[in-house]
Amino acid sequence: MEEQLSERGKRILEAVIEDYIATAEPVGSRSITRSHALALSPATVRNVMSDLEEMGLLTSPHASAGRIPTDKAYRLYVNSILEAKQNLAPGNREEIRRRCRMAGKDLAEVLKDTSRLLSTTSSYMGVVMAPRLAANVFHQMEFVKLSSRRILAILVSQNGTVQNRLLEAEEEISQEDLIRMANYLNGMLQGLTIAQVRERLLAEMQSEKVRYDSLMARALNLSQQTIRSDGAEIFLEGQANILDQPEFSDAVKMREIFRTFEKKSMLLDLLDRSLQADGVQIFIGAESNLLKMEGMSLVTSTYLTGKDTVGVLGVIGPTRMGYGRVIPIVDYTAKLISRLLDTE
Amino acid sequence: MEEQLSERGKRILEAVIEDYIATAEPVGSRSITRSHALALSPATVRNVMSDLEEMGLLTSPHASAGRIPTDKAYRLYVNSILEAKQNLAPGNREEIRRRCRMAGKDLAEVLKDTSRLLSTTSSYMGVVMAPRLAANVFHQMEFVKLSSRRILAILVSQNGTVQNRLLEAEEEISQEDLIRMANYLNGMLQGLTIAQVRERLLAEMQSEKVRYDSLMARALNLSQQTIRSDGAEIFLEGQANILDQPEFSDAVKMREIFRTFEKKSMLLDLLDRSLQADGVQIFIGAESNLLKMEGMSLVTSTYLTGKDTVGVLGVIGPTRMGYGRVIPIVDYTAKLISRLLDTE
DNA sequence: CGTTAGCACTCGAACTTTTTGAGTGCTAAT
DNA sequence: ATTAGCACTCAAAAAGTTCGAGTGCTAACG
Repeated sequence: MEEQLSERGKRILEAVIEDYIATAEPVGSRSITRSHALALSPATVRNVMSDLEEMGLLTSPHASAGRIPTDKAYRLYVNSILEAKQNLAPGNREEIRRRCRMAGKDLAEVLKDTSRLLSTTSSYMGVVMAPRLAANVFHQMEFVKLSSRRILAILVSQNGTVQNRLLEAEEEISQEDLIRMANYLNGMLQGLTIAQVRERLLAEMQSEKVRYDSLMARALNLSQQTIRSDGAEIFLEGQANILDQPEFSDAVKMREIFRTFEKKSMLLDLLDRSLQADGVQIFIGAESNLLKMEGMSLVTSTYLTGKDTVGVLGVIGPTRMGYGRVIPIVDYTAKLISRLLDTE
Repeated sequence: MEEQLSERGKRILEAVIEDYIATAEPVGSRSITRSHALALSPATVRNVMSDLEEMGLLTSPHASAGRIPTDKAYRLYVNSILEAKQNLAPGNREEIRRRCRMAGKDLAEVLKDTSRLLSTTSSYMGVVMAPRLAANVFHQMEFVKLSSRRILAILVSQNGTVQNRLLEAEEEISQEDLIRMANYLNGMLQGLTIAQVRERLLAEMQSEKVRYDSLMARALNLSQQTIRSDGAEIFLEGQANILDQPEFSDAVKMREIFRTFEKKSMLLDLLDRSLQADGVQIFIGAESNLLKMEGMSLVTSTYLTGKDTVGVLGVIGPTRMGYGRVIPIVDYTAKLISRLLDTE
C-alpha cells in the first residue's frame, strides 16, 4: 500500500485526474493513451492503473467501467500543483481587479460582492467569512433614540464593520444621557479588541463605583447587549452554479447539499479551521471529517482587514474541480481584498 | 367560453384542485368520486370536467391522463378562498408569535428571520422586501473617521434602518470637522423622507452660500454619496424547500428557477407591484406577465415600519400550493411584524 | 523483464418490445 | 339528466436485447 509512486505512475495518475476533471466520466486506459501522448499502449496503462488502484488512488465504480480518482489521489495532485505555483489567467486577473471596489459600499456589501466575484470567476460557489467580531478592534459606539423606549445601538470597529441592534430600554433615557453614556464608553474602550471589551465590561460592572452611578450602570448594560452575540457572518454566493455540475444532477443529492449549506454551521466549522494557518488551503471531500462534504472540496485563503482581524474566503466546488484554475483565483482575490481593506 | 359556472361545476373544480394540490398528479374522474363524497358517478363527473375543459379551467397533459387545473382555475379558487376568510392553524399562530422577536437584532436581521419564518411555516420559500429607502424618514447621519482618508458614513432612519458606506475622501478631514458637518446636516434634514433629502441636498448644493463655505460643500458631497443608491433589499429564504416539490424534480427546471432568483430583479418588479395595494395579494403563474414564473405563485402582503414606510413580505411556492394554509400565514405575519416594528 | 497484442468476459447504458392500468369519450339504457 | 358499459388511448413500468467501453489474463515479442 505504502510503496513509492513511480514517475510513470505519477504521469498516468495525473492524466486520469485531468481527464476526469474535464469529463466527469470514469476514464479508461484507452482514452488516456489517446488524449495524453504517453507513448504507451493501453495494456501497459491498464497494468499501471491496476497498481494505482491497489495503492488506493483509483477506484472503479463497477467492473466494466473506467476508473475514478480517490480523495487521496486529489490530495497528491493538489500538492504537486501547489508546489508548481500555478499562475492566474490574465483574463481573470483583469476581471478580479476591475470588480474589487469598495468605495461607496459598506463592508458587508464588499464581502458579499467578493463572494459573488469568486463564484463567477471560478464558476463554482464563492464563500467569504467576515473576521470574527471578537477579533475586531473597537472604534466607537453610538446610541440613537428611535422612540421613547426603543434605542438603536451602533458599534463601529476599526476595519469598518458596523453592527447595530435594536434595544428595548426598561425606562426612558434622554438623548443627552445616551450621548453621555456613549462618551463614557468610548473613552473607556478605545482601541481594545471586542474580546477585551467584553472582559472589560464584565469587570467594570462588578466594580464598586458603578453601584453609585445608575447612568453608568445602564450604559454598561446597554453596551453589553450590543456586543453580546458573535454569530460569524458568512456570504455564500453562486449556489446555482453547482447545479451545473453533472455529479449533482441527481435531485436527491442536490437537495442534501442545499440543506447542508442552508444551516451554515458546518461551513462555519470548516472555515474556522482554515483561520489557523495562512495562505491557500485545500480541503478535499471527506478529508474534512465532515460528512455531507462528500464529493465536494473547498479552496480557501485568509485575508486581513487590519492588524489581527483575519477572515477567510474561498471557493466550494465538486472534488473534481479545476484546482489549477481555482487556486490562483482564490489566492489573488485574498491578496487584493486585503490590500483594499487593510486600514494600516 | 364565458358561460356561467354551475354550482356543481364549482364543487367539482374545487375537488380537482384540492386533489391536485395534494398529489401533484393529474386527477381523473374516478378518484374524485372516491375522495370527495359527491353522490355522482364518474361518468357524470367526466361530462362536467369536459365542460370545465371547454371553459379553459382544466387541461389534460395527454389524452389518457387525468386533468390539471389551469392558472385561471386557481384564480377562481383563490378568490373564493379569500372571501371565505380562512383562519390560521393554531399551531402556526403559536409558532409565528414565538419566533417574531426583534429586541437585540438589527432591522435587517429581523427581516431575514421573518423570511426564514415564512419559509419554515409555509414549507415553501419566504421572501421579505425592506421598505424602499426613499420612503424612509431621515433620523440622523454620522461620519466616523477610520483612517486618514477613509470615512465611514452612517445613515439612520426613523424605523431603525441603518445604512453605512465606506467613503474615500479627497483630502483629510478632521474628526471635529466631521462632527460639525454631521450637525449641520442633521439640523437641515430632520424629519424629511430620504426622497426629500435627495432633493434638498441637490437644491442646497446649487445655492449661493455653499460656494463660500467649503466645509458645507464637502458635507453635502459626502452625504450625497451616502444616500445615493437605493437597491431594495430582498431577503429570500428556504430555497431548498422548493427542491422538495415534485414538479421541480427535473434538474433543468430547477436550475432555471435558481438562476432566476439569483438575480433578484424580476422578483423586485413583482414585489414592487404589490406595494401598490395593501392586504393579501396573490400572483398566479404566468398571470404576472413575468416569464419564468411559470408554475410558481406568490402570496404577498404589505407591512409597515412607520407611517408611510411600507414593505412587502410573502411566500413563493408552486402554483399548486396550499393557499388555504399559506394565505393566513402571510396575513398574520405581516400584521405581527407591523405591530412589532411600527415606531408610532 | 518490461511491454504489448489478443481475446474472452463483464456489465451498465441505451434501445425495443410488451404489459399494464388509469383514464377518456361515446352510446344506449335507466 | 344520469349512469352503466365498452372500446380505445397512451404513458409508465417491466422485461428483454443489443452494444460497446472497459477489464483481466495469457502468451508472444524485443
